[in-house]
Amino acid sequence: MPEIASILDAAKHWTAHYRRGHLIYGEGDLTTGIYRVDKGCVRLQVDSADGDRQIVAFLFPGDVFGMSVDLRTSSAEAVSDVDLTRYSLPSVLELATRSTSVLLQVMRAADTVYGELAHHTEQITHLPATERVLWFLDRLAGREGVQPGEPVRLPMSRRDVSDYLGLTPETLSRIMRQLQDDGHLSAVGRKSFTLRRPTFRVGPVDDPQLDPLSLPSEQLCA
Amino acid sequence: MPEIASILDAAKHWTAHYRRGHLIYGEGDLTTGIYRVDKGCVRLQVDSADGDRQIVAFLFPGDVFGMSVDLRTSSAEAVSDVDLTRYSLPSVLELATRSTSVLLQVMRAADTVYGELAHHTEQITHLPATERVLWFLDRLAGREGVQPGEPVRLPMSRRDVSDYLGLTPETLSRIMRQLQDDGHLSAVGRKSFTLRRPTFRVGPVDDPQLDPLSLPSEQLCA
DNA sequence: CGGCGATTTGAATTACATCAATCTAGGTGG
DNA sequence: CCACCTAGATTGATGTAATTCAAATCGCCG
Repeated sequence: MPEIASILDAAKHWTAHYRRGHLIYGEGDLTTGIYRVDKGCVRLQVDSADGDRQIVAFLFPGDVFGMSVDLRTSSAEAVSDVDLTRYSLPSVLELATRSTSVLLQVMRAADTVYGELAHHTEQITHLPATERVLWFLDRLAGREGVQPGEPVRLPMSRRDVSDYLGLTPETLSRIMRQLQDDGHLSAVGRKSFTLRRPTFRVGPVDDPQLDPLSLPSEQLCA
Repeated sequence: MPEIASILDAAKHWTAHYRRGHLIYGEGDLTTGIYRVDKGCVRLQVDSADGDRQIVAFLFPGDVFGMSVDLRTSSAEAVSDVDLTRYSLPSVLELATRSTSVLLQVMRAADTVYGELAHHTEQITHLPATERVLWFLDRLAGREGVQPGEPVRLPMSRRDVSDYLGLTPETLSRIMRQLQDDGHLSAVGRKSFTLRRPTFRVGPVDDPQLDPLSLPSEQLCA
């Protein structure tokens, strides 16, 4: 989302660098700024007491994240070495009260990540492992704007991917082997792959309308 | 979140009523307003092509939802007959550019739902079925401010609960029976239950000794 | 070149889903 | 008011996808 970035640049900001694996902020930390990825990859995650980890989002160049107000509701870590732009929260807020477009962009960004997480959750609870992996790779390829046949780079570890998809690394490994054997996928080293099939599949869309019986009633108040 | 509601009341608003099971808005609809629940229960969900449904949130009186900007990223439906207050989006936006507290509240609300979904996702991908159910019931009881021993009402159907927890209705049914047999839970009719053990524990996590099945005292975290 | 974490492979296990058959509640009409 | 009627809920039997445990292998970085 380059637009939001350029608009946000009117707020106080500076660059920040994090090395692979390092914490950008932790859940519960006080929020003092929001970020944009300039280079590299960032993961948003929730860690449970018993060591399990759920990655809720991967962020790439152009993505804005960290739009909390007081306390962070998830952690952010650097998947690779990353370059970030860090915007002062007070400055952004102040800007938003003067510019409707800034306000809109911030709200839009917040809603976008929510919608993406909602769909992510839907996918990993209802899709079998193979389709989850395909869905992930497909989306990654689509996001990078890769042409079919072109190799896509996976900046994150297998463990990251499995923690994103709700699978064990073992299962993920088996699935990827299977996908290669079936010709859906061909690996280029360990960190790149080529999707045989077209990016973004167009499944048959059903109509899950339930019961359109009566209409809601509304009345003006106050 | 009653505070946000009272502040939002400065924006143009109406009351709206929906009957059990009816659509409040659908994914992809144009956003024209945001809502607060006054009475009843609302579910936010995403439906997949093959008829599967993932409920991403249940909303109760006081909760504000629908903070999208252009297109809705999920659907909202009435779990029970509901009374809502509907705030005009343009009016809220206009208000936010004049009042920092409104802006803060809207952003805070958006971040809260995000954080909750992130944790919800974490729970349903890492917790076994029994603990998922316990987690849900416990949170529901906590939210309703029910004292231990007091019965809690489940406003939603079993199917709703199973679609929220990523289980089949059959599994949910078996789990709930098991919980009753084990004395963790006692049902009062089909729509109410009493939690034997303490509702809600936000206490600091002790040590890595976690085997919830061995002892009567469960560790349930939010 | 050696060491060690990350990944892959293999075998056994299991938790949950699926399929199919009741059962129950609560809404409807007689 | 009560007896149906039906969708939702429960129960049972069986299947299986994914996990778990364990071991071998890869590949990166010193």
